[in-house]
Amino acid sequence: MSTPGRGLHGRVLDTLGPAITAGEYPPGSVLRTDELAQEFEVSRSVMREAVRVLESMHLVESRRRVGVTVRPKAEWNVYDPQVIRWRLAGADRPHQLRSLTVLRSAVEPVAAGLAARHATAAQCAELTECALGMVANSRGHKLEEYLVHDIAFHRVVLTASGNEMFARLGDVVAEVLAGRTHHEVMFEDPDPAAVTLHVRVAEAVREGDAARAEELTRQITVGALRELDVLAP
Amino acid sequence: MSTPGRGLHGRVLDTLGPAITAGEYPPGSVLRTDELAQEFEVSRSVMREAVRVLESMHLVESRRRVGVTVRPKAEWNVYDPQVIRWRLAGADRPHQLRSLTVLRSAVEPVAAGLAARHATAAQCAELTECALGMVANSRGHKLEEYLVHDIAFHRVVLTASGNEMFARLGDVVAEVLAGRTHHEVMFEDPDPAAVTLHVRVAEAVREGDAARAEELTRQITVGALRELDVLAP
DNA sequence: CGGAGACAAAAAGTCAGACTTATACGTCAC
DNA sequence: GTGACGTATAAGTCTGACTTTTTGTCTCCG
Repeated sequence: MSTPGRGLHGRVLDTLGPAITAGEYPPGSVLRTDELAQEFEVSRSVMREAVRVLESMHLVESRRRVGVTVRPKAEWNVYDPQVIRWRLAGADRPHQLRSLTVLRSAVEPVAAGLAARHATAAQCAELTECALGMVANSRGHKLEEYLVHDIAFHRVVLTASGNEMFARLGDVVAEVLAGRTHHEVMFEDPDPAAVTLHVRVAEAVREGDAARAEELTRQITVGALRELDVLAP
Repeated sequence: MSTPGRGLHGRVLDTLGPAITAGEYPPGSVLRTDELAQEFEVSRSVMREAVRVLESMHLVESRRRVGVTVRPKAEWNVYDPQVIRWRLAGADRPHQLRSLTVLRSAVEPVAAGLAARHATAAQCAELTECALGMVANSRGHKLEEYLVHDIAFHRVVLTASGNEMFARLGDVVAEVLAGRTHHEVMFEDPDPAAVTLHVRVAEAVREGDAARAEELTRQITVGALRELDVLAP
């Protein structure tokens, strides 16, 4: 997924980013560019570029005569897909997963309601196709195939909402869904009720019934939250 | 607000960022690092750092033998506060303002519901204080004072929700509210009904009534959306 | 003893130039 | 037309020297 290691500075970020978000360097701790450059065996130019990127994510702050200080967690750009990926790969993965699921529960119902109003014919067709794909793979341990359609479904809903802010959450939702299937052990087939809900959302959107699309999607997200409560109490 | 021009590369970004987000360089257009460096009269090192930051925002993509190409709008990290600020300062400000308000309408009610469950005593007190401040400045063209309390109110709600993703939207909401007061000409005093709603939200949160807090906040955001429809049909 | 001002060190910031590497594109043979 | 090959191009990397800002400290005077 994404673009791992596009250049030397990217390689550095792939190590330094996760280390910071994992709390390996606690907030307030100070790094020196030169030392880091030596440590990673890259030139200062490369390390400076890496630091600039971390700075743009508000993970660190670079000040003269002081060094590169790690900012408190509350200031991080937690919507940056890269940051999200780093944190999901780290120790506070469960906490992060919960935060994102709550965000989903707020956004997706509204997005579905908007999708019911704004979706094009092509998007409606795609949505139906995704739902059918979910049904087709809902039994017999075909979790991977199911996941692909599940992700596609939610991505289409978010895109069809016509709101760019919602649309850009597609990657986040994909990450959450993938995480649920892969990390939290999910041996069993998906909940049949959830599958049915997806089919009905596709129907509601196709029929332009915003209120129903919203309510049904709310039920989906409520289910996701409940599932989280069961797994991580 | 924030940190304008923290270093030379920051100065470059303050010009280049708005230019790109404003569509001055249409998606697909190619920039050359060396030319830009000359144009801005900075060294290549500085320009490279600026490009790295733009790249981390997914505004551009840097490829060998090609140059720095502007990515399509749909791929931008639209949640990056810097990007939001740039876009709000540009031509598609109305469109951006609408997107953000819709996002608010999805997030804030849920956040208020959570706040009713999780808010500390101190946060409840702060919330009440903000609401009172809004009431006190709701008449007599004291728009600036009103705005300060309005922003603080919504920020406290988002923070008190206990969800870090919601909390980080405080800046966005602040930007939207400030924009409404400053840009969209707002000569008149705020809608008394809206003021009352804020007071009642504070009450509901204090009493731990999640459903009421959510519903009341929904009314606030619906009002914001309606207001937007009136101003920009 | 305490505060104001001067000094020095430290770390980031900036620049210039040389070199390396990947790759798009044109050319030529088949 | 298609394939292999060579070349020009622009980004990527490294190095070393220099500048600038900031902070801690030291001194000196009240």
